[in-house]
Amino acid sequence: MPELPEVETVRRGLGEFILSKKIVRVKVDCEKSFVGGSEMAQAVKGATVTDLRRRGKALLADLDNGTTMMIHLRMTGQLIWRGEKDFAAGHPSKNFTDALPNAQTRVTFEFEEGKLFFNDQRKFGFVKLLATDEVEKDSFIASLGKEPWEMSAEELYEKCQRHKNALTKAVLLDQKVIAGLGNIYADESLFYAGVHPERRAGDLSLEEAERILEGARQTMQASIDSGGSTMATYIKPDGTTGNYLEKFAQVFRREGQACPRCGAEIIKMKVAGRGTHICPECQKRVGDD
DNA sequence: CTAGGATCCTGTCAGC
DNA sequence: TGCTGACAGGATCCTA
Repeated sequence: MPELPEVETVRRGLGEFILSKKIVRVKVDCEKSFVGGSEMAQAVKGATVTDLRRRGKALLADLDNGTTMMIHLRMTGQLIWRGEKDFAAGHPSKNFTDALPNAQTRVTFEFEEGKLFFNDQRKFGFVKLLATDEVEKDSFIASLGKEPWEMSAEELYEKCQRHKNALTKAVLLDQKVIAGLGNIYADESLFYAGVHPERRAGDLSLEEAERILEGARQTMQASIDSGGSTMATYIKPDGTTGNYLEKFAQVFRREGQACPRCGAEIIKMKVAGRGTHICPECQKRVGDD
């Protein structure tokens, strides 16, 4: 679920609540959700959060004891703050407004000012404690490609050439190629660029790679920019949660609706094992058509 | 090395 | 209503 913009929104939103704040207690309800289990988790007790960083879809919480918690939300992870003010971000679900902890709470970080709940329906997400000076050596972090804003079109083009027989969508989802894209932004980037997800990556032109990269930057930046206010209004008095996909998604989960560019009907298909949304008119398999 | 499929886990929804 | 299979905003592991 949470892709780069959502994790960035978590990073920005959580700061005001936990930066410079001390973790007074940790409770692990699901052993596999904290690498090393409950025993390992006790190492963060008494530590203060000094910084919140992000690499790709990984959130990094630096502590003043020389360690860093890497938090990966994977498909269904959420970080929910409950204190004087509330904050929730990650996979949208009713957990945002439920009483916590609940059956999907995997780890609870207790601060004097409130509680931070790591909820995760499918248990794919995790918290991993690393030495701060060895974060870059972590296998996941070390293998990550560049952030979209730091990558050049030439670099993306070269990576596509290296994976010349792979489907373009699969290449965009590969975190080693480019960091942060997931199923939503891969679809949105391809729509922006007018590229069919099943094109072989090696067949893309440099200009197409450039448009895809531009699409990734544009759609993600728009999401980050709207994320703050969206998140703040997520928990409404009436208990409803806003669907922030509606705000900016052009094709994702819009099958059956009209393409905002040409009016053709958006369709859903399966590519690289993932649900994929395209405009069949704007995104042709063959370059010229 | 690459490419593609299975797999981890829980919950929801469409279709009998 | 109850069952069944498909599927889900991710990444890794296994196989060819």
